[in-house]
Amino acid sequence: MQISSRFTLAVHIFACIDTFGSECKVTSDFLAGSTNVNPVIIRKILGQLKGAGLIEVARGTGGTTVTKPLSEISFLDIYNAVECVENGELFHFHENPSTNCPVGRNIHHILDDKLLRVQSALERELASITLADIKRDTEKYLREESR
Amino acid sequence: MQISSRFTLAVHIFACIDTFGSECKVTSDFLAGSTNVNPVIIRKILGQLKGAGLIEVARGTGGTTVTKPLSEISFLDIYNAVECVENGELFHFHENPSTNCPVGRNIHHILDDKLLRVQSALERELASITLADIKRDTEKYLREESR
DNA sequence: TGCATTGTAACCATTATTGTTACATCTTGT
DNA sequence: ACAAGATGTAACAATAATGGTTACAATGCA
Repeated sequence: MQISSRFTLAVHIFACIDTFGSECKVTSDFLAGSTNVNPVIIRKILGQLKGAGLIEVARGTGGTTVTKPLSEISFLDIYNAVECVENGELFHFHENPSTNCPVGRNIHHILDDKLLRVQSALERELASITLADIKRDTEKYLREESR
Repeated sequence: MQISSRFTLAVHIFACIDTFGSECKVTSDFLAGSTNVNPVIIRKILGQLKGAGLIEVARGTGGTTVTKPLSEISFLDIYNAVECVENGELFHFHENPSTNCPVGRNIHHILDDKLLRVQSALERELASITLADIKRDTEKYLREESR
């Protein structure tokens, strides 16, 4: 199954904070307008990003700020913040392979290291992309637009 | 969200066919016993693997056989056969980013190449593992067991 | 013809996602 | 003090995917 749109939403949110944060207050309503997603969904994601220490959200007054240099926030940080994959395991293993069958009682030994290799490849690539890349490309496309 | 257990089930199925196929007929009931999963679920997966040309299933008489050398069936082949990720896209993008917002109307340009990089990393690693690896390790663990 | 098996349809329960309304709580400005 | 604008969160609903189950027609062999 697909990775939740919470991930692309979170990156979109960071792009907005970086692009508009200096001009205006980036509230959940503002972000709901840009993403076309319900403000409560946005606030839940903001809560998860805040929980991971990536942003700060101003109660009462409103508005969102990033807590670290953009080059220090990777896609993996965001993925981990919003994804909630159970136990951090990408693959869902069938629960109770038979212990009476030689294959059934060894299938975890056989498979686990290979599943981990795949998951690590995914995470390694996620870790190699940062919000600095997003900032650079966002500015590039906005410049192209205004020509 | 996690990748469906159809994937680990499919690998388990191949391990059974390879291990027991020469001794006995590998039916959906047999596989249901080894995996501890309902035979109808097994038959659905067998249907997907058959549709991908990876196995043949004997109607009426029963039993399953692999159609290619194990080294020519990769995890990616199996993943593609059973996964049914919509449009083959790993990431679910939020559907209607606002075209009124500069970020909203460019977010796809900004993100799509990076999401593709991540998806490709996953698929590359899946492609690097084949059923020959599974056969080798299955035999290894069964040998260790019988000592 | 009888039997074991596959292929499939038709349900159901459970879970995750996304959307929505509602409201308590917080902060600042007046 | 209080009104206004935000956030945080609970509660509920709609939709979709997963995995399970029963049932049964169709198949191929003994």
